[in-house]
Amino acid sequence: MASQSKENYLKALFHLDQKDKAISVTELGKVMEVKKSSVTNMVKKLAESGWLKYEKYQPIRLTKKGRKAAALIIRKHRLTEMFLVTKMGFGWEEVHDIAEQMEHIDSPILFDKMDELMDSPRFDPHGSPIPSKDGTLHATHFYPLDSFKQNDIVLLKALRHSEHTFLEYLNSKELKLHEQIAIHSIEPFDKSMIVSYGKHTHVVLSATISTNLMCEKVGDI
Amino acid sequence: MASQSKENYLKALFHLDQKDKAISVTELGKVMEVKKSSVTNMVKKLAESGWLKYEKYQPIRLTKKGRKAAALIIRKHRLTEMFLVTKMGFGWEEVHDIAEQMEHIDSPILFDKMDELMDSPRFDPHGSPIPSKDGTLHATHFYPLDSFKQNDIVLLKALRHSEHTFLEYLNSKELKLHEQIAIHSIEPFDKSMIVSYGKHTHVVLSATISTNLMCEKVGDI
DNA sequence: AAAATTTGTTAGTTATAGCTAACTTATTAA
DNA sequence: TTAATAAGTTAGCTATAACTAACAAATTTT
Ligand SMILES: [Mn+2]
Ligand SMILES: [Mn+2]
Ligand SMILES: [Mn+2]
Ligand SMILES: [Mn+2]
Repeated sequence: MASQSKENYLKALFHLDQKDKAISVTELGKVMEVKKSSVTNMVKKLAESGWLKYEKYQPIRLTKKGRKAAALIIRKHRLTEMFLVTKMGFGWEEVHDIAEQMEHIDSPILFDKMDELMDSPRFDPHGSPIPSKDGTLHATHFYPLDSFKQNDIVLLKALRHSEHTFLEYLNSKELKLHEQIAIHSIEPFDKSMIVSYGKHTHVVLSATISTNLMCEKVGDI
Repeated sequence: MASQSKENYLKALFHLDQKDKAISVTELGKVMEVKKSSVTNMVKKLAESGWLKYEKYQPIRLTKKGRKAAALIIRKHRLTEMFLVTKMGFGWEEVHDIAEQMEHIDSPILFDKMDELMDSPRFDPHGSPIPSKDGTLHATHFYPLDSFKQNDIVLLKALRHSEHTFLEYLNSKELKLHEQIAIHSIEPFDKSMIVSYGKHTHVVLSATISTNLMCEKVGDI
């Protein structure tokens, strides 16, 4: 495959691509934390190798080949995260930084073995879907908690992002994936919610939190 | 730590250092599979960072700091190999190439966790000692099978090298680590041996093989 | 429509890590 | 002890991947 840096660009491009709006040099530069000139340079090289299409001043478009390559890197990342949590006993807040490095390891047998030992998991520890071996990423249909109504009962299925501090916060609240959450009320002023889940009753969740909790409705109170 | 390339140089230097003769630019170049000029260049940089001492035309000498850093990389390599074999079900012939990449992963918690899950193993799957967390490498006292005599009974404790083809050969002979080997006779002409071990009786081992099987005497026939 | 701002490109620089070719120093053989 | 060979260094080149500074194109505001 490509270099570590190119692989990280492909991954970033894949994520921007999912947001189905045109991918700009500026945006890619922000995600990659490099200057725009560096992006222009790299994008030219990636285009030469057929990972994407690029014309001066035009949006960047991933090719089929580029999308598949990116999905397979993300597969390695997410399989690793799941392996670290389910087979090695790491917390979900510890695994991203390790996976960020492991995703560049070139060893089909390593990731095939992880997949086998876990019986082909479909989601990573943060609820993100794991692309299949052919590079297909199944779409999920989860919605942010703040899009549901009073008296809805939902399951927490995924997190919109998985920053360390956010995961630590959820740990402190003992809020885990697949937990059932009942929405008692929504404060109209600041959109904060009063919810119950597990052993916790009538907990307040700010809108900042609830907007990052991706859920699925399963019933009413 | 240093770059991946620098880490590989340190590892190579550590191995050459074990052979307690002066380390030359030429030799290091051979091990690293780079030209001598590339070595001179890199050695200058490593010296600047204090990993080794270097003066023009003089042998290269690792510093204490360099030796410790190298040992800790080797620790990561060998812990990984052992983890892959004992916890993931890989064969001892499959793990070196993966460990060669994993040894560069910067994550103390990952390797601490492996260590913990395996109860601090002292040897890797090929019988090489695993340096301790403080960078100490315990010396082993194993000798090649061809240095023992007729009627000696020995244990196979380590391999001198672990090339894929050699390991496959041992697999085909069902010869495993910690196996008890009885030496029935030694052919004076080519130093080949007739030995028994496990379910196998009176197997012929060429000198090429026996010189790479590191053993420890445990008795007589 | 002109001005201001944002977006994107180009040119030139740096660091890393390799290479070849030419040269120098050290060692070994004649 | 000279000549040949081996070992090691230097200078200059390449590729990757970042950077800054200057500029050009596109878009937005006035
Ligand atoms: Mn992650
Ligand atoms: Mn990465
Ligand atoms: Mn190894
Ligand atoms: Mn390595």
